[in-house]
Order: sequence, then C-alpha cells, then structure tokens
Amino acid sequence: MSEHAFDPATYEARWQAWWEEQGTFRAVEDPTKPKFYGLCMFPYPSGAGLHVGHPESYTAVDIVCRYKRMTGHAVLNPMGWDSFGLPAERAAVREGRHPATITRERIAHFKHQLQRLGFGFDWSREVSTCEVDYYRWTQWLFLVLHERGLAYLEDVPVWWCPAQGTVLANEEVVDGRYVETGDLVERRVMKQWMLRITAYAQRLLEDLDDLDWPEGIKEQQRNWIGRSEGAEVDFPIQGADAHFTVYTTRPDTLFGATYCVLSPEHPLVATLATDAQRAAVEAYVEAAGNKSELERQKAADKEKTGVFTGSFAVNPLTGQPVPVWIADYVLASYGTGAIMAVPAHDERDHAFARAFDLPIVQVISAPEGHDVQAEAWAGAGVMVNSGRFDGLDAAAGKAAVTDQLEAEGTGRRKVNYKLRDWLFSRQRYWGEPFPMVHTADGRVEPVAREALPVELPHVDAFKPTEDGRPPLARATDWLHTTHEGEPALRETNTMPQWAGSCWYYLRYMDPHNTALPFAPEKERYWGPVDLYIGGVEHAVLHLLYARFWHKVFFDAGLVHTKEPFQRLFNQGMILAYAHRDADGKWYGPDEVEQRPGKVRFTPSWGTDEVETDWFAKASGAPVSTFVAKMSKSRLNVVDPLDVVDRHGADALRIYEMFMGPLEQQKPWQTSGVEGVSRFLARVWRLFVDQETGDLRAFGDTSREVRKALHAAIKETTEGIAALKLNTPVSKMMELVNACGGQLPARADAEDFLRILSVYAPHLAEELWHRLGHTTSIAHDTWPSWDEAALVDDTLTIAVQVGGKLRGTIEVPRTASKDEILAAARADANVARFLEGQTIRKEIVVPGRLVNFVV
RNA sequence: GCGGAAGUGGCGGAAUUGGUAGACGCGCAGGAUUCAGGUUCCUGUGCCCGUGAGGGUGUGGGGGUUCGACUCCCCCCUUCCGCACCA
Repeated sequence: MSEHAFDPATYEARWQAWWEEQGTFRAVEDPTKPKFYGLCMFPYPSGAGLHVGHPESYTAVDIVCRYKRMTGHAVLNPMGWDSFGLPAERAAVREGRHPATITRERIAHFKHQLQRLGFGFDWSREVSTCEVDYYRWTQWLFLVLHERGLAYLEDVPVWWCPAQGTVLANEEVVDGRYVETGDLVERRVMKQWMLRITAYAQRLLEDLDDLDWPEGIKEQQRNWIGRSEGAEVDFPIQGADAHFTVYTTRPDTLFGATYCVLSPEHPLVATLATDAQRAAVEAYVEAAGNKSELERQKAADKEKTGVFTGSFAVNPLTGQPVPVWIADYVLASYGTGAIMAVPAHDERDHAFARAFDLPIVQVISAPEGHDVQAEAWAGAGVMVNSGRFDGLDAAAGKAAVTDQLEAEGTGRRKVNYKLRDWLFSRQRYWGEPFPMVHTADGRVEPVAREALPVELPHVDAFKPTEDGRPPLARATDWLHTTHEGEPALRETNTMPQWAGSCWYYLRYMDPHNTALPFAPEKERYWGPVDLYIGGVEHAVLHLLYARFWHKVFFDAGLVHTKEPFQRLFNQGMILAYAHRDADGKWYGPDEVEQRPGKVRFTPSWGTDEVETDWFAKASGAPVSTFVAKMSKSRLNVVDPLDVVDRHGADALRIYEMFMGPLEQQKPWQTSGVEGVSRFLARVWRLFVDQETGDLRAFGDTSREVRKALHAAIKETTEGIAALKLNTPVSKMMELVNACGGQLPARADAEDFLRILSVYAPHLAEELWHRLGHTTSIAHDTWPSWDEAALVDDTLTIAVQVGGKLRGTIEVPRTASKDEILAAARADANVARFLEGQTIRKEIVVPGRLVNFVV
C-alpha cells in the first residue's frame, strides 16, 4: 500500500494535539456574538470505560456546536465527570483502595478515550463533582436551599438497603429492589435530610409547557408530578369528638361512599379499633408493616385484604354511618392516607367491597345493561340517588358537592400531587458531606459559608460503624467540631449522587471561580443550556431534580432563567447483535457465520422455536441471532477505541450518525463502519493522489456536481437544526459519487470540506491544510446553498394512467402544461394504455407527474 | 390497565403541505484491475410471472376518503420504553 493512501492514523492524533495547543475550542465570552451552549449529559466514570453509546450523544452535540461556531456563535461545549457515587465506593471496598484514587484513575482513562475521538470540548472547563473545589460549591448551594426552608430533617419511612448499608430514594427502588444492583430493600423509619421539591410541584409542572423537549419526556414528568384536583372531606367518627379526612377526586360520588378505608400506618388506627376488633386490627397492621414492598406490590394483583376497625364514621352528606376499615391497598403516603370507598364507581373499592361483602350503591348513571353490582362503572354519567344533585354531570357535580361541603365546613377543594419530597441523604462515604452540625442542645445549624468546604475526611473503612452510624462517623477528629464556640457534631450523612449533577451545567460557565459557584455575569451570558442531549433514563430523576434546584436559584436571584435546559433531546440506545445456541451458550461476532440453508430449533432458554441460518464456526451448532443491549455476558460489546484503531475517529463519528435517527434505538453493525470508512477513503482519493501524495488538480464543477453539493449543504444545514444527522451523510456520499473521482473547482471543494468538517473534523482539517490554509477549518464560515442550483433544466415526469405508472418522460423545465400532456401522450407505453379509453380527467402536478384518469 | 414511541427489501434505514416507494450504506451476484488474497472501479439487486418488451404485486392486518395514500380517517395486531392499588 502506498504511503500516501488514506490512513487516519497518520493525521488524527496530530490535529487533536494541534487543536489543544491552539485552543481551537476554547469558549470565549464575546458580547458581539450570540452564544450557543451545547451540553451532553456528563458521564459517570465507570470501570468499564467508554462504550459506543457515549460517543453518540457527544458526536451529535459536537456537530451542532461546530456548526454554530461556523455560523458566528460563541460556543460553549464542555465535558466533566459525575464522579461521586456508590459504584466507586463498592470498588474501593472490593479493592481496598480509596474511592478518590479509583475515581481519578477511571477519569483519566475516560478522558484519554474521549480525547482520541476528537470532540471539540473545552477541556479547560473540565469539572469533577468529587473534587473539593467543585463540591464546596455544591455545599454552598445546599445552604441556599436550607436558608430558603427547602431542606429539613425528618423521621421518615425510608427504603433501607441492607446489602448496600444505605437508604435509597423512592426513585431508586423498583419492585422492592435497588434498581442498580437488584438488592432487596426494606422499610425503616430513620431521620433523613429531605428537600421540599413539593413546594415547586406546580411550577415544575407548568413550566414544562414552554420547553422544547420531547413530548414523551414532558409527559413522564407530568405523570411523575401527578397533579390531581379534588376535595378533602371530613368524616366525623361516630360516638367520638374526632374525625379523619379523606382525599377524593370524585366528590360527586360522595353519596355512594358506603365505607371508608384507612391505611395501616394511619395515626387514628389505634383509636378507632374497638375492643372487639383490636386484636385483629393490630395483627393486620403488624402484618402489613412486615410485608416487604415487593410482597405488597405482588399482592396488588391478587385479592384485597383488610380488617374492620369496629368503628363507624358519618357520611357528611347523607348523615349515614359508614364502617371504617383498614387495608393496605390505601397508601399512607398519598393524599391523607385515608379514602372514602365508592365501590360502585371505583374498581379497587369494588374488589374490596366484593371481598368483604360491603354494600355497593350506584350514584352515577351507567350505560344500559351495566350492573354496578357486577362491575364498577368509572366512566361518565350523571348523578343519581344523590338527592338534590341528581342529574348533574361529573364537572358540575364535583363543583356543587364541594361547594356544599365548603359551606358546611366539612370539606374543601384540594389539589394533590403524587410527587413527594426528595430524600436527600445517604449513609455512604463517597458523597458530599452536608455543611451542617448538630449542637449539644439539639439544634441543627448550617456551617458558615466562610468555613466551607466541609472536606470529606479520611476514614479507616468505608462501611457503617459498629453501632450502625454512617462511615463518616468513623472520622472521630472530623466529627467533633465546634459551632459558635460550643462543641458540636458534624452531620455524618452524605448527599446522593444527584447533587453534583443538579448544577454542573452552571459551573461550566465559570469553572475556576474561587469566590462563588459561578459569577452572575457569566450565567447571564451563557445560560440557559441551548441544547442538552442525553439518555432517556434520566427522563424524570436528574432532569426533575436539576429543574428544581434551578428554580430555587432563580428565586434566590442566582440565575436569570426559570428553566435550565431549553432544548432537550434523547439519543436512542445503541444495541448489538448477539448470538446464542440452543444450550444457552453465547458467541461473539467472530465466532459465528451465516451459512446457506435455514434450520429450526427450540432453545432451552426460550419457549419459541427459532429459525436461523447462523452457525457457530467451531461446532457448527445453529445459533439464534437477535438484537440486544450490549453486555459483557452476551459477548456483544463494541469498544469505540477498537473502531478508532481500525478505521479512525472520523469513521466512528460518522457511522454513529449514519446508523439512523438519533432518537431511535439501533443495532451496531461493524460492516456499516466499513462502508463509512470507504466513503472517507474516497474523499481522500478525491483530493490526494495516493501514489505521490500530491494534491490533485481542481477541475470545473459540472452542473450535476454543483447540484449535489448544494443539496448536501442544504441537507446538512437543515439536518443540524432538526437533529436529523443521518441523512446529511447520505447527501455527502452522493456528492462524492457524483464527482466521479474528479475534484471540482477549488471554491466548491472547499465548501464540501466545510460541511464535512463537522462530521469528520480530522480528515477535513488535514485536507484543508493541504489546500494551503493555515488556520483551523473549525473557525471558517459555514457555506450557504443556492436553491437555483438544485433544479435541473429538464425534469423527469412520471406518467400514470388510472393511477398506475406507465412511463416517464423528460421535459424542459419551462414546458407548459399542454406540452407536458402532449409529451405524456406520445410515450409509447402510455399510448398503449390510453388506447380505447376515455380520458375523464387529466391531472398535472408541476414537476412531478401526470395522471390520466380513465 | 394507563401513558409514550415504533412497525417499509436479506440488514441499517430514506421519502409525510398526499404525487415515480426503497435515496444512501451494508450484504449478495456478475464483470474489470491484480500473479493471487485484499483493495479499487463498473453493472445489477423488493417480491412474483416473462428469453425480452413488459405485466402483476408491494410500506404490520382490515376497512375508508382521493384521480392518486408509507403519508389522512376508523378498527385491529405486534414490538419496545415508562408508570402502575396515586382514590
């Protein structure tokens, strides 16, 4: 092979070094330019290193940022590390090393990998959430929340994960297990730091409307916040001077409330239990308390359980006594922890009523033939059996009933949210220490701002103390401090991993500020983030938390926008083909091959028969081939650096975009990278004589090439705006194909390099300099396209007879309707089909087609 | 169950103010270059019928609107993702 042949290894590292040295991607505030802040969700530096999913969003953001730079924007495109968190601590315990050491090593590895991919990050703004010059400001901002009454300590039932020795947030627990590790969790009551995110529920909901986010994500957040409108209704307890309050969204069904149910945790449970029922109630409450959440959720699918308290309450509208029950299908943490049960119009209440033989009274009209004794009717209808309210529809009925309750003082309108306050403490070592102390007389006081940071102390082991306190309690010297001259103990909980990522996008704006987390003028220039790309797995948690903090900062006058991320985009996961034989053995891509002839087998690990023409090379065993998430165990992981080693960073970048729409899940295909690499080689040979290494001669730009060029410029420009980054690659390929190996005129060749440079920055920079330029193409200007170049002199027009294609004709662009029709009729095949037919209508779509309706 | 996204060749995908379905790439087949492998270049490639010209058929399934539907409307099926006793 000639030494002048296409070989990215000969220039990619050189340009990466040059960009770094030249500060090509330094973000510089320039009041004369519009700003653009492009951000990808920063990675957690795991031990596994970078995988091909990471570069997908980074490449997309990089392309947009390069485009913005070339269209006259001051661009901020930073990168950093979400570096506190449980996995590093687990590794530390396993390896007997400090999490800081492990984390820094991993970061170095990630950074090395990232730098080989040629992203235009401004590395001078790199942040790492576990470093003290970052987390001191996380502490500082926590104090802002605390000052505003949004952080408080409370005894709360929490998810305790015995295996991890920590509590977990509600969001980290699914089906009674920690989502990260699958460890079982249990309920415990513990004193915890909470953040009052519920105070912002309404704004977090409302402000979604103005965001340029995928509708699905907004909807997920709306569901998570879970706003509902209804009423609280007081039910007096018969024979006692007390009442309990229920929450309902259906006050119009109050006449049908035939019993009430309290959650087992409800404070009135003990009071309400009559002597006769006390033993049964206590047994039930204890049983419910011991059930793991897993069991309780499983029970949701089965029969309802519950127990009668023996007491009755009074329906405030009908005056009728209603029995009060206890059941774990009523959640303690939602609404008031008590409900009025309307079995005729609620499926859950219906199931319960049937199980315990409680009365079912219809109060909303149901369709003909619907028997509420057999099945609840939760649909629309008008009120019946409801006295003076009869005939009102749901909306009017809710209003009328609530009005009466309010007039009588037995109820009130109420907006409720599913969103709960955010459990913000963890009993772990590797996180931000809270800047709080506990004084001897029991007060909890913030550490003065001047005394920040509260540094993470050294401990002898990263596990709880013998008496069950968090690991930080092991740092005895650190633990004992003073507050205003009095002895005090430091808070030993640490913040959850989400803390650092709640504001990192702000620190990037002013990463080296030693007086403030970020200077207001920097935030006014760079904020908000214009484009934020990351995985859909952060749809609610990270994005909701960060929005919450941002709104608090807005109220505190620290930021000037009410939302942090104006435009959000979720990239789809990159999957890969996996191969598995009948016995369940996995094969890597090099261990299998396709052979002619399909065979069928039923794998031991599945239920359905598989048809395949893939076989294990060594044993010849047929394998089932399917697309799956990349994982080590499935042997289908693709390492991006392997791709770079073989084909270069540009090929990796382009292939990641060319695979398909950014938001879609899509399978990795190694052969696809090769196709892209071939394209880049063709570009190389278009510019460079691979025998001599000389630049090839410019020629004249043919009309066809000019059209392809301008089509490519248009597609690329519009694709970047819409984040449709796959089709521009096709247009550039078409352009190179159209060139047929002949370099066009210099100006056109350079325009091509300009658009190519956002996708393949190394190759474009190399060729740019070979063309004699001395400054980076990244700082050149973006070309515009000429619509006129996109139209041909002659048009190809489809001719249909009766809606079926019968021929195509070439006509001059200027041809009149009659000329087109004449030409269409003249086509031999068209004439054949028109023969003997009556033309009822002639449809001419300019530039497109002719249809003879017969 | 509720919410969201999506179903197009052997594969990834393109095309929606309704106007030649399958761009581009992969794969495959044939040819050229090469001592050969690889590379590169050219040609072909939805499926069925036909030597060919050409015809039929075709965007998950079924209806509908229209001169014309991947695109709009109704019903259904499948897959993926979220949430799930939230009263």
